[in-house]
Amino acid sequence: MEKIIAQKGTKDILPAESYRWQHIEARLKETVARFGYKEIRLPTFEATELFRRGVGETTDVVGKEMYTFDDKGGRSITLRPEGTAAVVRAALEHGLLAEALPLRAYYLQSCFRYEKPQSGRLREFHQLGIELFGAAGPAADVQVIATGAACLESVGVKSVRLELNSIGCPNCRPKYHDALRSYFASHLDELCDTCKDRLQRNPLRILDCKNPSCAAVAKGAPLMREFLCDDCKAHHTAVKEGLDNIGIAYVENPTIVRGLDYYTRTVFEFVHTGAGAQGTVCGGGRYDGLVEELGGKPTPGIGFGMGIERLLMVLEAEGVALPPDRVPDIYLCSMGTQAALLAERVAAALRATGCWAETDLMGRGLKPQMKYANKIGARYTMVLGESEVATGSAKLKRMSDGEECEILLTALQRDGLAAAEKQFA
RNA sequence: GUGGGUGUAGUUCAGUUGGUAGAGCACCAGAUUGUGGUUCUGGGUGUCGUGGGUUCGAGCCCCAUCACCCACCCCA
Repeated sequence: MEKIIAQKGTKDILPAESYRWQHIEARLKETVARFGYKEIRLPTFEATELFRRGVGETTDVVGKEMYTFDDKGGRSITLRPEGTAAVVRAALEHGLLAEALPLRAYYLQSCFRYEKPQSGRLREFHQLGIELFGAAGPAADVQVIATGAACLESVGVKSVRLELNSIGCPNCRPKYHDALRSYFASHLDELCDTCKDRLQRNPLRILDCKNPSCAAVAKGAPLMREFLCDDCKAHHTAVKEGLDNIGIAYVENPTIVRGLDYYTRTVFEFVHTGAGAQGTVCGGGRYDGLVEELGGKPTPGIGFGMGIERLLMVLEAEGVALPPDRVPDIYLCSMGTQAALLAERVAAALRATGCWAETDLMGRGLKPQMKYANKIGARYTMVLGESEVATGSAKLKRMSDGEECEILLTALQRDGLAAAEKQFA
């Protein structure tokens, strides 16, 4: 029979490595909780229309990267390519924006994009996202960015740089885009082919093209900050002052462009400064027009998405030590049928006290059982045979140093390992 | 969608000018049948990605195809 393998761009998280995920997920959850975020759990698929309207028809994500299909009822369904649009949908559907604001919600979920996989880019990837609704002022931007920084710090990430930009609002951005287009149009023959395409679709992207010729042209290009309206300018300044106020370092990067249409004003990325081409571990920004676009009353919003796979890559690259995986508390070796039954009774009692207790299920001899116990890292072992069945007492062995002590099985079953551990002190 | 790279054991890899395949690690069994780590002995667990072609003979040469990796685009 031919083997079936995992689908392109998907990844198995195996038993030996899942604790790494559990660890960083736990840290991220407790961090966002300190900022007031509660978890929101939403469906994996939504009406395609939600993303067309929310994310934007012209974006790459909607244009060519969505997992879209018709279900048996003829509905157009899409696996979520990002988290924000669905949070807005749910908030409107359940009237959450009519409650006391701000509303804060976080999610930890997989998203799906039909892309060609490479390092740090999968078709199914996992992200932590937070969304804050109702606060229009710069303090909200600062706090959301601070939440991202705290998340990264909580898992031990060091070498990331916060990059900040303002892409303006519907009042001032079009003027800038026009200025940019006309500038680059006047240098058309100096641009690479990719940038000639970008000129219409996304002229901002030309600003950080790696092609030397494009880069030279880009140096003389107008910058967004010269075109920001007074309100956007004041907002941007206040965000920077707010970051200074709480000691969060940033660099301004006028080339940051978020690929989703809903962003306004503040956009930011936490970029890893080490290996790997996909350096953005966290990206987000303000989206003041999104709620209205999805049928709600005008409500400001801001949030970010943090890629868990990329976070793990960064931790790997930095050599951050994660706490070790759990090991069994005790392995009960047994010899013979009666002893095996006794081992199961003892193990059951120990588990009831909270221990991780293991017994032999492979029918191994004593020595292989000991080897196995050692291999899985059991802290204690105990050998049960005919004499232990007869006496009701056995030797408990501490694997780290081989020390042994005699213990009554009834006491062990009643008090668990805690009682036995005292005898080693 | 564009470009580059790689496919041999569970895994990391070696394999000469073409002669039906090897090592380390891992795994299993054992070293006088009641005690792990170290050591020793034994065990290959394989459709050489797949399908064709050339050849007396292909892991190796040719063609096709698939998969994976990496980069661009874009994004988390």
